[in-house]
This record gives sequence, structure tokens and C-alpha cells, in this order.
Amino acid sequence: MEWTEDTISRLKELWAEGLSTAEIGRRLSITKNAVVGKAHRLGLPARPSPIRRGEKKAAPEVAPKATVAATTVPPSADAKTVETAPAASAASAAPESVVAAPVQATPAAAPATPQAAVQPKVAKVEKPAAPRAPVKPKPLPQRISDPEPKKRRGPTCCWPIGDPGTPGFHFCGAVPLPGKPYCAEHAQIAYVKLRDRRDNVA
DNA sequence: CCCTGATTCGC
DNA sequence: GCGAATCAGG
Repeated sequence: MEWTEDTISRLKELWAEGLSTAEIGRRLSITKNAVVGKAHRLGLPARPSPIRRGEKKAAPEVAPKATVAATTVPPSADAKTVETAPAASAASAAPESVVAAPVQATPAAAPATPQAAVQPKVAKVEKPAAPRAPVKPKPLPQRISDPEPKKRRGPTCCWPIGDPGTPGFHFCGAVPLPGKPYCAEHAQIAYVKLRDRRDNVA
């Protein structure tokens, strides 16, 4: 792996987005190990790791202090789902780019590439958590297509290009696939099967 | 089993 | 420096 300025930059970016290492790896076409390894060497801030290894069982200190410790939970959350971070960040950062991607909200809206849209695991994402919560008169999501034909600024691919916060940063801007927030080119790398990944010890 | 990230260690 | 192998927790 050739860690060029560009790839490193991209790594940092995605890492900061809160994507999982495997997810980043997929994006950069490398393994998660490579991602983690590099991230570590770069001194990137470690993200909430499930484990803690090399445990030195020293003092059986029970509860020294009840330090509140504001657990900073990055917005990684659903990185593993079908959609991936760029959309999220794009939605929040994009000045005028279309609304948030309705991709996962409307599975049927993406018949183009069933490979990604029809992940069985996606089902778990939708979980009616509030059983007794009164049904909210949720405002219906406005569709992508512009209601005003006259000022029809079509949807644009919101794949991030460059480093957010830097002058050159922008979004792809190409015409996205129907029902998708990305153009054909970026959709191809944005949607990856959960299976068939390179990190499961082939 | 699947996932996750961290560390180790041969290269 | 690199990353596969390994470890370890959910």
C-alpha cells in the first residue's frame, strides 16, 4: 500500500467521520488492518474500542472516583448499514445539496443496484423502538424531484471530494443515479455488499 | 457466527 | 513503515 498524501488525507477524513475501520478499508480498497495500523501510526484518535487488551491487572481498585466522564460517542452508529457516512456528512455540511438521502428510508426507490439495496441485514436497522409512543404526525419527506420545475436544480452526487474545511473541498456534483445520492461512479464504491469483503481472511 | 477495533510482530 | 495474524469484547 502506497500511503500518499491523498490516501492518508482520505483516511483521516473517513476516520474523523466515524466510519468503522472496515468501512474505511472498503472505501480505500484496503483491509481494515491496514486502516487500523496506519491510523494508529498516524496517531489518530482511537475510537471507542470494544476491547482493551494487554490488561495489567494491578490494583484491584474498586471505585476510586465516580468520575462522570463524558463519554464522547461519535456518530458512527450505522456505518455498517447500507449507506455510509459521506451522505450524512454531506447532508449536514452541504450548503444546498439535496436533502438527506432517502435511500434506506425507501428501499424500493433503489432498484438500480439490488446488490446493495437488498441486504438482508438492513432489516435490523428498522426497529420500532417506541411501542407506546403516539404516532407522530411526521411531516412527509419531500421527494427528491424539485417541486418547482422552473428552477429545476437537479440532485447532485454528494460524494465528498477533498478535505472538508479546506478551500478545495466540494461534492462530486454529477448527476446521481435515480433514487441514490451518488452518481454511478461513486455509488459503485459507496454501496458494497456486507459479505464478499476482503477483510475476512480470504 | 457476525461484527468491532487494538496490538503484535515478521517482513 | 507496513499490515496479516491474532486477540478480545459485543
